[in-house]
Amino acid sequence: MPIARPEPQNARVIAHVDMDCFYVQVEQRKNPELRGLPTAVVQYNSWKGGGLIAVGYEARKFGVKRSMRGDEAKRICPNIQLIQVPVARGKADLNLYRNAGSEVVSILATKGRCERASIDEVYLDLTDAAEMMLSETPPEVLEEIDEEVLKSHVLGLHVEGNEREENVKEWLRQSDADHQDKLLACGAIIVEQLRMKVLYETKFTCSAGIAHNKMLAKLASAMHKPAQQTVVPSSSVKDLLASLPVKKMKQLGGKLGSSLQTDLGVNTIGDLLQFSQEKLQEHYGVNTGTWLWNISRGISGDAVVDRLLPKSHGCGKTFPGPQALKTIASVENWVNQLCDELSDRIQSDLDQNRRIAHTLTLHARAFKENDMEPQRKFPSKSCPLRYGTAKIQEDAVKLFDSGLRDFLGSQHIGWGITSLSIAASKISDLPQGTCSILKFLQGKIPSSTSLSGAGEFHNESLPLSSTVMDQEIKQKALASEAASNDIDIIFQAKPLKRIGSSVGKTKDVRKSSILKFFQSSNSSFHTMNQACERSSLDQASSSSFPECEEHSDLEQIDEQVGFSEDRIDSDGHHNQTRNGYTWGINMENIDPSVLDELPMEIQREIREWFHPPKRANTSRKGSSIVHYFSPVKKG
DNA sequence: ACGGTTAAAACT
DNA sequence: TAGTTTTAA
Repeated sequence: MPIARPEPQNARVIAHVDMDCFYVQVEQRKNPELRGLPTAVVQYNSWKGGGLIAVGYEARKFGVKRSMRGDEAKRICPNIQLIQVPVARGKADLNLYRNAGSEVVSILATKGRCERASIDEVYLDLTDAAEMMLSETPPEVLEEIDEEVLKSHVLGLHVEGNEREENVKEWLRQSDADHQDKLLACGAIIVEQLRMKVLYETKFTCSAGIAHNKMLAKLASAMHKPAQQTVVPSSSVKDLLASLPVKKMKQLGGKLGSSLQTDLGVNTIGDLLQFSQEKLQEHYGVNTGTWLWNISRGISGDAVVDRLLPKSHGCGKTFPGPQALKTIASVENWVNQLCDELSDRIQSDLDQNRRIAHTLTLHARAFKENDMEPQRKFPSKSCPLRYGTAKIQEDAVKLFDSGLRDFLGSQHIGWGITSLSIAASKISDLPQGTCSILKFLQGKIPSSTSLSGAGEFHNESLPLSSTVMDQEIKQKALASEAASNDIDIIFQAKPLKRIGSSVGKTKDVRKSSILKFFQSSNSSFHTMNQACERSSLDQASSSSFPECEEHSDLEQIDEQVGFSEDRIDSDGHHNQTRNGYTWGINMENIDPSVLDELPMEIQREIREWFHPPKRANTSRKGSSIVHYFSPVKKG
């Protein structure tokens, strides 16, 4: 449900940029002969001509709609060019469009805070850029305003024909306007420049809305398409919302919107104005009620979040009707295909963006034969994500098996799978100074200037030879790297917060893991510019890990890693920090198979420290050998 | 048999 | 909280 956020005091300039029939444009750029022709992008051509997922504007004139079948579109518009989505691994492959979306984002992100809202939409916070323009070269002093900007639509400025552009020009340049409108005028100029830049550099057109918040900007971007932009001055908001059907508002397209109509008799957003905040809260709870009250007044304080990349990666496929999968072997086959794609995508994300995913989730839809009971849903299952295609496949298959057992219970009857999907989520940035253990052993340690400043922590100051890490491990690891690219133990950072609140047996495992790890790897800490997060250990020793108190090692560790400055953070926790950073190590996502690469006796020793994690098919998840570790900056 | 994704809130 | 379900676009 929507959450209400108060509008920030000062007027913001927010833009929503939406690519016009994006997939079609991508295909038309790839094959320019399609330009100007009625075109649609379709997937799975075999059944009734496939399903349309994007329709060009020429084809829309014929009444062709998204979600029509290819055959149907052909009937309405015989000349339509149906372009198939690329297929890889037996399924639709959207990478072409994802990459095209990234091209656009990288251009749009240059003028202010940018939030990638979907593959073809972004929000921009242009407040600073607009304020800057207003103070340096406000529209009113400009000799000429770009002709393209004059094509903007300004809500509430109702003059058509020849005079339209003159009026827009006048509106943009009006010197008697209030500060808010002037800012929007600057925003319109900036957005037009950005859209031109997108067009020149990518050949894609887009539409945009410019307003004081995300909600209004989003509404506006859809009002004049394609390749146009719409400005929403504050003075136009009331009229705009008064006649806006509730379903047009983001978040009200589904059940909540229906309920508004049937339960409250509200047909337009403006109709909401007659209800008190309390009344709306009675019906829909505090959050949603307040949110409704706010949006009916054009208030929406959501910030534009600075995020250019997606928060998860997923892929899936449906197996409708007769295609349903009925054997374990066929399911495994498809799970493997999906994992193959997912593995590629998270690997690129790691290589290109230095981001790492922590959770693997599998979803499926299933039916039982001769089962009249309310169709119980196939449960989604997740487990820690291990990198490497084979490992992902292994884990995903286990997740499926576990899900299937839950789904079937004790019944021994026929089943079928009608959809499968997997996702990699909980993605975090790999901090500066992080590197794979192989690179570490090879001496290819990433420079960590942003984290250094503490002389004794400099990589250069401790030559690799000074590490006490067993020479044999080093040799073997280097040798195994020649044989396999698959072992890539990445040291990763994560604050240890959760350890203190873990329940059950795992905490003992983790505690000993921490201590043993420190005892055995102190020197690599120094070399790798890493240390432990003291606050977590404090927490651990004081509450959840009483056993820790018996270990005097902690102080020794502190000395070795060089903790010095004390700090009380906002939660009142006592942290030890260094150069403004709090250091942490991650105890999650342990991959037992990394041990296989090490000499036997080392393996044995390590196995004593850690219980091998059971994954995917048990209720115990996410334990317990150190897979990743590195420093992390704490907010 | 409105598909393939992505995101985020609610629920537990 | 972590994991799962639901809702929406």
